[in-house]
Amino acid sequence: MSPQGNVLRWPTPQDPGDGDTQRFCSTCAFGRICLIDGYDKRALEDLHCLVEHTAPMHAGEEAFRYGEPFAAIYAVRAGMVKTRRIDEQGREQIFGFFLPGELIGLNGLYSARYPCDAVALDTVTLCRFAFPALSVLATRLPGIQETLFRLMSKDIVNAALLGGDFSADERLAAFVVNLSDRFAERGYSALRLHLMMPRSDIANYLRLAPETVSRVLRRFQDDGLIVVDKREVTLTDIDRLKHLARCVLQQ
Amino acid sequence: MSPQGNVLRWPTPQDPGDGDTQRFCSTCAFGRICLIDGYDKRALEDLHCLVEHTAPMHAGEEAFRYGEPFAAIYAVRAGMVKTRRIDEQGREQIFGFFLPGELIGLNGLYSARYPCDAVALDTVTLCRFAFPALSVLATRLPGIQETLFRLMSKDIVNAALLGGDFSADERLAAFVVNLSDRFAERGYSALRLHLMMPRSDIANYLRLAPETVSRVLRRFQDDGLIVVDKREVTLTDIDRLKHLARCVLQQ
DNA sequence: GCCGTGACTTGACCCGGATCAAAACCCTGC
DNA sequence: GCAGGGTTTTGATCCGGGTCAAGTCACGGC
Repeated sequence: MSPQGNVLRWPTPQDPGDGDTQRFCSTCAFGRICLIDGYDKRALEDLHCLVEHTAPMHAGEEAFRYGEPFAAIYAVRAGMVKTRRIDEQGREQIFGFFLPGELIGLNGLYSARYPCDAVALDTVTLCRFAFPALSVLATRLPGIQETLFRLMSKDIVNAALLGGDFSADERLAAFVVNLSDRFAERGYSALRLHLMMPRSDIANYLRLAPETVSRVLRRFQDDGLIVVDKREVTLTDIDRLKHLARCVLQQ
Repeated sequence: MSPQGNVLRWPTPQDPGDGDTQRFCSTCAFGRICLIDGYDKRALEDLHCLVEHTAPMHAGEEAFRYGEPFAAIYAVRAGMVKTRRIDEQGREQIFGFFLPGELIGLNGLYSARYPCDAVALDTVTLCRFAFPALSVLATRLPGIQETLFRLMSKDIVNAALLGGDFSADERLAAFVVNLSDRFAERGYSALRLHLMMPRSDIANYLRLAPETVSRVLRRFQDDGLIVVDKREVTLTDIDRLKHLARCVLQQ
């Protein structure tokens, strides 16, 4: 929503301020919660006790797997994560890519099992929130409950968006614009994106063939919308891109 | 999940029992909540005060509209409701169809505005749960909180399903099987479905052309999977249908 | 340097489902 | 009954994007 990041330069460690935690948490989906003050001190302590920083995971490692009992939700702390499901025929279906500060695992609540794998795309660290405990806490801190409600609601809306029948151009434009917005919110450049994932993952996520992604990116470049260099994408005409994406992002 | 309805014959008013409300609520997504006993009496009363039965709506009328401030969620009490969004180019996009006992409006939480219209497909009555009040109550009754969490989580998973790239056959089989299951859970026949909505709505929901829906239904009939009579569909080979739908429903 | 491997691109061709057009059907009102 | 509107079906044609196959490129190992 807010295009230009208000908290710049994270995660580059400069601007010492209140220390790393403080700076990270202010860009996290849960930030409002973890940093909140003016609340019941006791409950707040409980929340900070409840958060567990996981050891770094390497590319390809999984935070949780399809079918595992749902026990916690995670906030990405560093790196990028994809969620996916591999059906019994071995076909992969990618549900989403997650940047630092975004939450994964909420969809496991329903069936009490994770309905997807969460796979690190590079070196990733996570914050783990054990769930029964978090939900108990949510009854004491209405702010947590509301945050959880809002985040889940957001996921419903987002999931519905990719379901629409859009052209390859619209999908790819929306993908790029959406990533740009999310990078910007986190203080990265809104115009130079580094795509951590292979083309095949982008294609799978957008329900296209990898060849189509390749071709559309090339055409976008020929039309002056972007410049592609390997996995580095520079947006050179973000207005036209947004116009292309408007149906998908419907905002 | 439970295929054969345990609470049969509703909404046909027979089997007097504890009265209409009791019988309806036992099939509602919120039923566990509204009927729960052994809980804090005071809070339970609050919930029942909070529920408001709306006047019947006729086909085409809207419970809420895109962009309206989010104020309540609704459980369908009778009839069928569709949710949809009409984009600025006037194209309709249908998000879902909702049977008695199912909840609509949860996706409005995120942006504090409804992101879709909720339209009655026939004569519809609803239970209205004012939201700020419900959320306050959820902090007092953990069961309500959990129910809300689970329902939202379910919506996330469901929304993701239709996003996959499936063939027209898979989509339609999944649509029919899913409807059959949901009808059965509510005590209707699992094998004779009445489709309340026009073909064009089914097509739109499944991201197909109406002509394709028509053709696939006809082919299903020729193959002995179903018998179609106007909007009445009889499933004659539910096993084969479920096999066709297995990728989409992934269960 | 050279090879091997995997990611990406490019071209040729094909197919599922969209689109267009027309007919059949089915209500509802008169 | 008939006329007129909407819904559904059916057929003919078209096209976006998938599939197949062959390159090209980048990078790591030796």
